Amino acid sequence: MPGIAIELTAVVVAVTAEEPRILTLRSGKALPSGSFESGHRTLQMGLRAWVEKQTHHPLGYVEQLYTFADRDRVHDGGRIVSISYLGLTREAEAPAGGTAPGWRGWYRYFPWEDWRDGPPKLVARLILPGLRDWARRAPDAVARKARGQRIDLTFGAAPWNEELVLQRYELLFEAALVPEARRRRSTGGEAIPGEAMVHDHRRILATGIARLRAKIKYRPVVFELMPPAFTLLQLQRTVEALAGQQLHKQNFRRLIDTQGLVEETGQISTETGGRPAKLYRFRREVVAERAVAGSKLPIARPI
Amino acid sequence: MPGIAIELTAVVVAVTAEEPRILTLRSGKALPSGSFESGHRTLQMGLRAWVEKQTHHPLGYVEQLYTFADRDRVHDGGRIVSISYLGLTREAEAPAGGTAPGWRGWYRYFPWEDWRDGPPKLVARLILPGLRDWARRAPDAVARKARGQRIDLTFGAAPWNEELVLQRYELLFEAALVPEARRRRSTGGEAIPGEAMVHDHRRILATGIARLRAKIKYRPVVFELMPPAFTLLQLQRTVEALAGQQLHKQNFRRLIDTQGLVEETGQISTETGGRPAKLYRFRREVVAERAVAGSKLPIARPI
DNA sequence: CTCATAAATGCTCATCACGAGCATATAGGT
DNA sequence: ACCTATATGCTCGTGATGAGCATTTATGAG
Repeated sequence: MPGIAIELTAVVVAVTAEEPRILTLRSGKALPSGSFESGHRTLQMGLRAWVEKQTHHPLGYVEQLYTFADRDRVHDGGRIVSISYLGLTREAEAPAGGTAPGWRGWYRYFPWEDWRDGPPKLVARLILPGLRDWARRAPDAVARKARGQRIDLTFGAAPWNEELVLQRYELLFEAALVPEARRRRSTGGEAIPGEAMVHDHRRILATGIARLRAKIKYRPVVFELMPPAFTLLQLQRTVEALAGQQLHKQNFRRLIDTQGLVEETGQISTETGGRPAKLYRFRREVVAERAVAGSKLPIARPI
Repeated sequence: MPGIAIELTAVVVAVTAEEPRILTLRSGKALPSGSFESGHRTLQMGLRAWVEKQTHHPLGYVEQLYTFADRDRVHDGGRIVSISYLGLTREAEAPAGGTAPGWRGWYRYFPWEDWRDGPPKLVARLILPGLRDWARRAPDAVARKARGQRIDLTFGAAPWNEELVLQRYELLFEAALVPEARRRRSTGGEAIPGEAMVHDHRRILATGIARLRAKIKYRPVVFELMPPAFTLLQLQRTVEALAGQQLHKQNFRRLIDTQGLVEETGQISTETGGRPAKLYRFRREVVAERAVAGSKLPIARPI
């Protein structure tokens, strides 16, 4: 019988110069990956081994993303099951005697996801026309309406929701507006900007971005991407880079403050341009101290 | 080379008579599961096939939970990778000519998770003493403090957080207070009440409960467990059964109302005992209409 | 030295969601 | 008629959040 191969794939993120970047191989066309082998004690350790071997880059925080069996990929007649992970680190200097890891800005693959300078022109100029055209080509009225609703929710009428990265990519895929999808169907208009990747790696990347954008809201994971000491503006710029949106400065500081996530180092940074900023460090203790966010159910008082 | 086997495991939930129940096999000792085979188009379809074959019960809503490689289970010298899913349905009548599916209340496996009638005595009487004893046996002061902190967070000082199902189970496992853990380590006091399962199935169940408890707060998934028409109290009792907590009635109604999740059917139910209650139905449209919850980041106004 | 500019920081205000609890309405049963 | 059990309506206080004004303190140009 043909066996099944397990492939481990990593989305490794760092934020440098206010740009979120991911670790890639093959000139940015692939994510680091490798197969799960008997020598690996756990899935996560297998992943760490592969990433460190391929990129010579240590991996910090890691969490599992999703598992799926890619219908189109086979391996000696068997199936490939893909287990994907999200990793957070900081960019290291190029290591001696190794292939320099290929860090690429993630908006290179998803240019429509960066709304820091307002709505990308790409959306109104190419994406929405392409999608509306696709909706018009629906087989019947019901499907037409459903397509229109999905477009409104992800790209159109509704206020921009930065978490819907995967839904947007899947929509563009279905509408055959990305090159990966055009291999099978010859329908659709011309492909829109945004670099493709091998296999389903761009889809995995979309999953990772979506997860990270959701997670920074309820768990203090941003700090995995920060240096030991930082100013509040640096922290804000990092979150903005990830979320792809501008944040309200004063409210951002208030939020950080009331959460008690950071403490002053006592030092200041004069390199900020204007008035010098206080430097802060992350209070690692809070991770252990606190659980998850509060409940959104109307819980009755314990009698 | 020894191959790798993929096992698909399902936590299938229904709520009957104000009790959350799960579909089990082998007298409640195992969750439905089977291996992923080449005949299965996707992982999810493989899972559906197995569950329906083993339990003669159709599966509705399904979502992936987690994937892991159980260190201790081998298969012809190879590894087993386990992919787990959460499924939601309603209990059907026993199908003709099949083995009756074994529905079991989930609090049978996690008696300490049901706080609907206040704190279970089990917690104060057995669990906390057992855990504190385990904390006392820590090798050094640092570990002792860490253990104490975990106990406080999950079972002790902090207000009860119903989402920490997995963390609590893992703590009890580490402290060898559950029978599954006692096979390896002979340390620990006596096991606490709560039925065990084969392999790591109780752990998978804990993951499923935790996921469902978290999800009902931000996605309208409860309705997958409801009949077509229901009263608001029935809905509340179902959520309470899942969350393991009592809810404030008036506020619960307000929440449901402001969310616009349901609409009146125009009929009333006089079977409630007191004043007859209006019957409602779920507005399926909202699933398509709305995306996820609002952001918790201080987003600046789009200029 | 003075002033424009760029940040950093401090505060205020309106709105809204949520926890709590009082009050009223309407069935069936005694 | 009265009691009990629900259903349903409404109010109040508090805290989180969105928005924006005002002040403080550096640097660099003139």
